[in-house]
Amino acid sequence: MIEKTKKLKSSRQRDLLLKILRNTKTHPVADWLFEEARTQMPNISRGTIYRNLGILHDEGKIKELSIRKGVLRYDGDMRKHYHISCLDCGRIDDVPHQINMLDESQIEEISEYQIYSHHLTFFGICKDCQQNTLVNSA
Amino acid sequence: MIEKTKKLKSSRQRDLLLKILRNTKTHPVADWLFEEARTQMPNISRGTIYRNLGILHDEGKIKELSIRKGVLRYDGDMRKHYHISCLDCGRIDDVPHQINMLDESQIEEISEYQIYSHHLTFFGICKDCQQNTLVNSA
DNA sequence: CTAACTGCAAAGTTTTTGCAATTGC
DNA sequence: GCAATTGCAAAAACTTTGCAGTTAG
Repeated sequence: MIEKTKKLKSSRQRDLLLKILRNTKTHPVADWLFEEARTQMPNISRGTIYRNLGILHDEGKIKELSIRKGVLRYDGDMRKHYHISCLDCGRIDDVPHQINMLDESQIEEISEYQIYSHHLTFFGICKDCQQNTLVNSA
Repeated sequence: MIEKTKKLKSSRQRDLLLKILRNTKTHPVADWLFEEARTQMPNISRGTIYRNLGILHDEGKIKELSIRKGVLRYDGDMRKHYHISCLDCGRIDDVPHQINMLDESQIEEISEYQIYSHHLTFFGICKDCQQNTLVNSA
C-alpha cells in the first residue's frame, strides 16, 4: 500500500536525468532520455535510466504520462497543466497555462474515490500537420 | 495521413472480440482479451487479437486507452465518458455519465490545433482500497 | 477465384531484474 | 563499512510480422 521508503543516496546519473527532464519540453520516452544522457555520460545504462525514472517519479519530482500507444513519457514540469497531442505526427505539447484546472471535488462526491489528481489530454492535428496535409493534397 | 482502406471481410474471431468488449466494463488489456476469447474459441491466437484490436479501433468501434503504466487498454463503450483509476489496485472505472463533457472549442482557439477528441482521467483511491488501508493499519 | 483473415512461431520493442563492482554518506 | 546505486547482460513482458493454409463473398 504505502511504499517502503529506503534512504535515498544522491547519484550523478539521477541528477543528470532530472536536469535533462527539466530542460526538455517534448515529453520524451525512456529511450530518448537514454540517448540524451549518453551524450554527457557515455557509460550510463538503460537499466539506470529506468530505475531512476521510477525513483524520480516516486519522489514526486517528475510526471509519468501515458498518453498514446502505450508508451510512457516523462515530464519534468511539475506545474499543473494539460496536454495536447497530434494524431498525425504524435508530438505532445502543453496546453497554455491560462486554462483553468478542473475541480476534482465534484467527481469525488459522485465516484466514491478519494481523488489525488487528474490528467487531461486533447487530441487533434497540430498546425504543422494541417499545413502538410494542404501541401500533400494540392 | 489518411489510412488506406481495404475491403473488410467479416470474421468470427473479430465478432467474438467485439462481443466480449461490449460486455466488459473493466477496460481490459490485450492479454486478458486473449484469455477470455480462448475460453470460447480455444485456437484463437494472440496475433489475431492484436490485429483485430487494431482493425476495430480503426473502424471506430472500440476505444484504445492509454491510462497508466504505458499499457494499452480497450473499451467497447463508445459513448463519450471519462475514467477514474485507482492508484492502489489499478482498476479503471467509468465516471458516471451525469458529468458534462468539456468544451473543446476554447482549447482549439488558444492552441492552434484542430481538435478531435479529449481524454480525461482522474486518479485516486477507490472505495475498496480505502477500506483495505484502514484494515491494514489497524 | 482471390483478397482478407487465421494460427503459429519467430522477431522486434520496451522494461525489469540478478549480480558483482562501485559509490555516497 | 555498508546500503544504495551502477553497468552489464540476461530475462521478462508486450506487440508485430512473415508465412502457408483457410475462409468469406
